[in-house]
Amino acid sequence: MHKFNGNYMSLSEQEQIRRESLAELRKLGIDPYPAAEYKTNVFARDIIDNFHPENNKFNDVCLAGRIMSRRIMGNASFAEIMDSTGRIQIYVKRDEICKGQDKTFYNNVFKHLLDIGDIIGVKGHVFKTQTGETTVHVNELTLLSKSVRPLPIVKEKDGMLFDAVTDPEMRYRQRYVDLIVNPHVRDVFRKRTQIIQSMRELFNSKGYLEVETPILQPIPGGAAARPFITHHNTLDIPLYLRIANELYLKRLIVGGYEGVYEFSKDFRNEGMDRTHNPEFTVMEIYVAYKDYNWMMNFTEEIIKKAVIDLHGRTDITFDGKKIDLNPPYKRISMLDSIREHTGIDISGMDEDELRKVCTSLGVKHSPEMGKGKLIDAIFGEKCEHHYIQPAFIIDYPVETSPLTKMHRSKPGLTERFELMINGKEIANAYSELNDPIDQLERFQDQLRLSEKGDNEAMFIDHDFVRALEYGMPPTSGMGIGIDRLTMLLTNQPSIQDVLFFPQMKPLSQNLKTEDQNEDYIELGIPEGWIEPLKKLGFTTIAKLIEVEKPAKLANDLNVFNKKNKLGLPGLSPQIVESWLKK
RNA sequence: CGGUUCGUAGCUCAGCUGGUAGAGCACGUGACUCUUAAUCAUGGGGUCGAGGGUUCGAGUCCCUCCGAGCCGACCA
Repeated sequence: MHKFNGNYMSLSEQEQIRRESLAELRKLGIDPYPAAEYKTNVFARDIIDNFHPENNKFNDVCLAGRIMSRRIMGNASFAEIMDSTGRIQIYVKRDEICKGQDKTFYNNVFKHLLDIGDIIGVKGHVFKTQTGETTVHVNELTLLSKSVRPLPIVKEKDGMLFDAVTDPEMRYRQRYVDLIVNPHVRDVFRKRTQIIQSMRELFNSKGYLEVETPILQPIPGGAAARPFITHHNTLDIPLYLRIANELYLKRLIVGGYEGVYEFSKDFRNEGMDRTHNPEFTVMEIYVAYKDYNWMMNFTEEIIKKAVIDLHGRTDITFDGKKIDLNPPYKRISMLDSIREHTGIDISGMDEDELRKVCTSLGVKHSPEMGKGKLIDAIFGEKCEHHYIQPAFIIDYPVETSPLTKMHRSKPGLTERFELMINGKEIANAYSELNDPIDQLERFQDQLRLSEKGDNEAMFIDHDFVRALEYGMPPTSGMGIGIDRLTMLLTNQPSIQDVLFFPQMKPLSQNLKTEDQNEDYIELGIPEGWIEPLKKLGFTTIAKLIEVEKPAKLANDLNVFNKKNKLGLPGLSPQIVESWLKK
């Protein structure tokens, strides 16, 4: 009955059994992968939430989902199926799904040929069991998709998980498995989408326009970062994957829109850790006739709406820390912040003086760092991590803010803020620089930084300057890191937990040294014996020809043949010896 | 890129100072008509991440490589 062929050899026992079940089902005239639509009329969640035995509204339900557990007891069984909304128990009784004399469908199909992981549809009525569990009493069961690979088994009792899949390798590389067996993971991603929807709703209610701008850019602008580079064949030019969409969105403000926004994937060619992925999502929004003070209020509104839409409240817990996102948020200038946390007033200092401050504070610095980067380093090292509760850090040095309008009253500073929550930057915004002459000079300053060795300095975008020359209204723009906001609002410590498919190093294929089947055939070895040989450890010809006792090998192979019911003709020691001699 | 811990059955994990690999769940077979981490009986399943070295003998010790986590460096 057990049939094995070459392809089966590399499969585990359980996979082989499932493939046999698949064939058996077909033999019984059951299509394991039917094409027809399966019309359901309810979800598991609806039933669980709304079933009351006294007024049963669920006398004729039809739902579909994946079998997650089974408890078979003779002629009746319980199982759990899981649909997109959750799990529900089903009760399958032999004489209920096999109305006539033929009990094959229960005794063979349900009990033996179906497995955990299979996707089925059931029809029936809902009742409560003696132990009080809401259950679907099944009178018709349809196989919708056969699973031939065993799922990790996660059991649960009183909210405690047993054998939960926590291995990051499995969870991130095979996210589909993670989503099946870890329902809270599915929930995190649902929340991620809710956050985006919440923001989109707010922007649309204000009449702002959702737009799309190029991902492939000839000049990667709008941020200080190292880009990915690619090549366009027909144009024969390099193109960069965008590091930001800022300059394109501002062109659209020049073009006359009142407000534009985009949820955009950006790409930065940098390292990866628990808060960085090479591709990530940023929401950027630009609104005409506003300044950064207005944008601070608007940012508070965005965050507040998002957290209330998600949790119904503004206080959250992240990594064990209580954070309250109810506005207004603290506002403090960068220089005041540095004074507060270091006791040093750096206002008006030149590059040399700043360098000395860095040294005295133990903040690392290097010669190519300009004034702005030095101040940034002090803030990053000494201040940033203190802002657990939301706080706007405002008025950044001009050197690190080449796209930002000069401060209306504070010389050397710009009208820029970053929103810090849990010691991390969540949002970044400016009163946008709209003076084309100033903008060109700032770009040229960046070029000088670049020549000094700063490989993150911005490129000059002459077309963007030209756009500003036509005139851009006073505008405020803001960007929010969607991944980090999602981490914060869903209490996930790693960016990998809020990205469906975080970047992972590819696994190198075929690290195992294994010779080709043709090499074995050349030695006169029949094809059927190749897999058995490899299974026994002779994965290369070199290993094979070292064998000193051909008789023992012949015996081992014959035992393997019998054990696995391969049905190959027996081998004599002489035949095996003849392979080794070639 | 540096430090550190880890990689054993489909899954979760044991495996002490080197001596032919174990458990639970899952899987196979049998029993059982309201179970729920179902239960009872019984059986199968592993080139111990890959390659090399030391040894009579390596899952275990040493080296190299491949992946992953954490901590640092760089960055949003």
